[in-house]
Amino acid sequence: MFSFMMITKALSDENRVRTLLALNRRELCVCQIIELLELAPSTVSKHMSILANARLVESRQQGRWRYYRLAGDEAPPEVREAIEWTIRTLSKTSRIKQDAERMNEILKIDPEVLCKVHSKT
Amino acid sequence: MFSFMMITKALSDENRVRTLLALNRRELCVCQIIELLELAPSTVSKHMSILANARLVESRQQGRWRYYRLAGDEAPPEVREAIEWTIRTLSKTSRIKQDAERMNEILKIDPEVLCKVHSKT
DNA sequence: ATTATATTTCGTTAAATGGCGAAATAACGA
DNA sequence: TCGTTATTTCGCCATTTAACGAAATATAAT
Repeated sequence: MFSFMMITKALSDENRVRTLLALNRRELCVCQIIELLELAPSTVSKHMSILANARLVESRQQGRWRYYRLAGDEAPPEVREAIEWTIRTLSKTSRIKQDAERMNEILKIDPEVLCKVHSKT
Repeated sequence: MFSFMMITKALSDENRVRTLLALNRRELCVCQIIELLELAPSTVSKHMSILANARLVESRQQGRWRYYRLAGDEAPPEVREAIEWTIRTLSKTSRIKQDAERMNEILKIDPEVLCKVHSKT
């Protein structure tokens, strides 16, 4: 029950759900997620830790960057099922398609450049 | 996206999730749900309207009583999938089994009696 | 070593949420 | 009709949550 509630609470925020969809089929570094959501780095970091505590995402650190990805097949079934339900339900919606287009633009930018922008403002 | 968020917000409260599980395979009248959750009638009513707005439950009025049930097959697929995921994930958990036992006792009580208890206290 | 950079942690604030009781509403029974 | 009863609506309070900026931490580059 506890872990189920962690999942539903994690999914009850729109920005976190958008992030999950953005992670569909690819890893993203935190600064790319910041750019997508247009939120403060500290806010995005909090969101990512909520998703990670629910086990919906995993991460790896590479140098100064941390990359997040969706939980893999080794995750508990309720987690996998939640991810699949979320993607199945939302991937065709206009909001998520918009995000996907914007993410295509973001992916063209060198992450190095992207990060610097955030620290300046 | 909006209706998806309605569902995840509805599922992000433990009392609402317990209610969904209690509704598995049977209708319940509001006073029976009040008895299960041990919350004020007004609180339970609010919870039920959140579940109903998310389309996770439907209701019918019979005399002074309102009966709630899980959404049927005519509900949108994301709703059915959410319900199935929830039941599949939680029906074996100790909390929900406890609730099921308690519900067996509650079902033995005449709803007439049950309701009066709530108005008195 | 020192500086720059990426992310997280902490403290604060505003808004949302869950709880209650009182009052309103709706339906039954005398 | 009038009172009783089941549920909902409303207003209030306490708690939680999402947001931010500042400070802390960790890593890379000079």
